[in-house]
Amino acid sequence: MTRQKIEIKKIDNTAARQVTFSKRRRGLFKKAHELSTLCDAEIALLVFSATGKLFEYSSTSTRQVIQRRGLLPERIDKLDSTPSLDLQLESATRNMLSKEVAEKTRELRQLRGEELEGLNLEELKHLEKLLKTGLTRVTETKDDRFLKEISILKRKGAELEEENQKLKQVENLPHAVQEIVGHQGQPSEPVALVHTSRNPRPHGYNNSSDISLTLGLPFPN
Amino acid sequence: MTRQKIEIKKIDNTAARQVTFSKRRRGLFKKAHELSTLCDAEIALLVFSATGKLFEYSSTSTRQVIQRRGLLPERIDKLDSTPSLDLQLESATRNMLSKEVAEKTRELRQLRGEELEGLNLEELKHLEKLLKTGLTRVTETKDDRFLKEISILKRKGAELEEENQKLKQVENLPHAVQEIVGHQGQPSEPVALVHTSRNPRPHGYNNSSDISLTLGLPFPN
DNA sequence: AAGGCTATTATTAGCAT
DNA sequence: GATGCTAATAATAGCCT
Repeated sequence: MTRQKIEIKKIDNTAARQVTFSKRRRGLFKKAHELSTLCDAEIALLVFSATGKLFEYSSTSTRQVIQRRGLLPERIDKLDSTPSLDLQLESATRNMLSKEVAEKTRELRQLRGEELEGLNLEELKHLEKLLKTGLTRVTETKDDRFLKEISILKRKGAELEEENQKLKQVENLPHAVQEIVGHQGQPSEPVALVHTSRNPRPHGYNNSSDISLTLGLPFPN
Repeated sequence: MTRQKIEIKKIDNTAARQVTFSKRRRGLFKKAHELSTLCDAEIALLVFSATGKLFEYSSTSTRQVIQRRGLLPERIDKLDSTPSLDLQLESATRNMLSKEVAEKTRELRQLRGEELEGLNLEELKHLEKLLKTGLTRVTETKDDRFLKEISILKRKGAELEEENQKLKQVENLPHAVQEIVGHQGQPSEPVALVHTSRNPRPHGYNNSSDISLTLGLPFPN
């Protein structure tokens, strides 16, 4: 990466390796932080040095505070029986993830209006605002869906209306109608089946309200 | 880092954010891998996208094998190199926790009115109801706090009023007052400083509105 | 070990595809 | 959504303090 390009393999010189570890670790943490901030991602990053020392970064705001204070969880003590770096790493990872889950669970509960005791007035106001924004968006999305359903139904209604009109025209050719009906319908009162003049309806009548009545729950389940 | 320097804060444009996430994530993983190789460190890196999807890197040999195979939790087959039961357990645990974080992240986003595309109408209605309930509760809690603040201030106001009354009585002992003021205030017009009779206010006047004016933000910061 | 200084290499933002 | 390009910024190897 600079003065000279280096090969990516274990650095032999111990001192140089230590320096590189320190420098690159900082770079890595910085990059992690930038990604987290820029893209709203959550990041947990655990680094064990070759000597077994743990450095960790986590994007979660509350955890960052904890980290800054230097109070990491229960320090994974390497004193006893060094349970293999793999296990330590896993353990630390699990620790972070557990915290993450706990925190998100609390957030979810608070958004549901539970567990509000710990919040101060400012935080309550913020929460309220979040909820209002969310509610507005959800309601809008929901209403959009409804409108979409309605317009689909209206279109279908219009098509049916059109078809109806055509059928009415056929009505003006009694012979043809009789022929068709005679072939498939009940033989008696053949014309009445198609004859709609007993329920006269003005042409161009707005059919939307009739069709909207069928809205209710457009989904099978 | 290029064409133009950018500020490290959440990228507004969704598409641009997605592209940056993809690119920088790769960069971050590469850096993690390099650090791990160069300095013989063990690294676990978990990245949750804003939508809750998990990307992970781990320098650990056993996990790398698992990752490469794409078979994370169950069926870490013991045919080859059995990575110890402990590790298997940890790996499975972590996998569960990751899923949990991902899911909760999605829930949180939906409560904020984002990522609603995948929901059907029923689910949207449910979400809306949840939000309404939560909002009601939060607003009530918040208002309770306000009322509590107000009553505290009213009480304090009443106490002050009472004290004021006592001071007015002292006013009737001009000698005493002159002594006090003469010691610490401006020597001229000594009595006027305490004398409130120019602004006569009926006793028992409801003082709540005056005091409420001081409400605003009851907190120092 | 920790930090500063460059010359150099690596990464990447903004576009285009 | 991913990939390729390129100008421009960021990271850092090697050296010094």
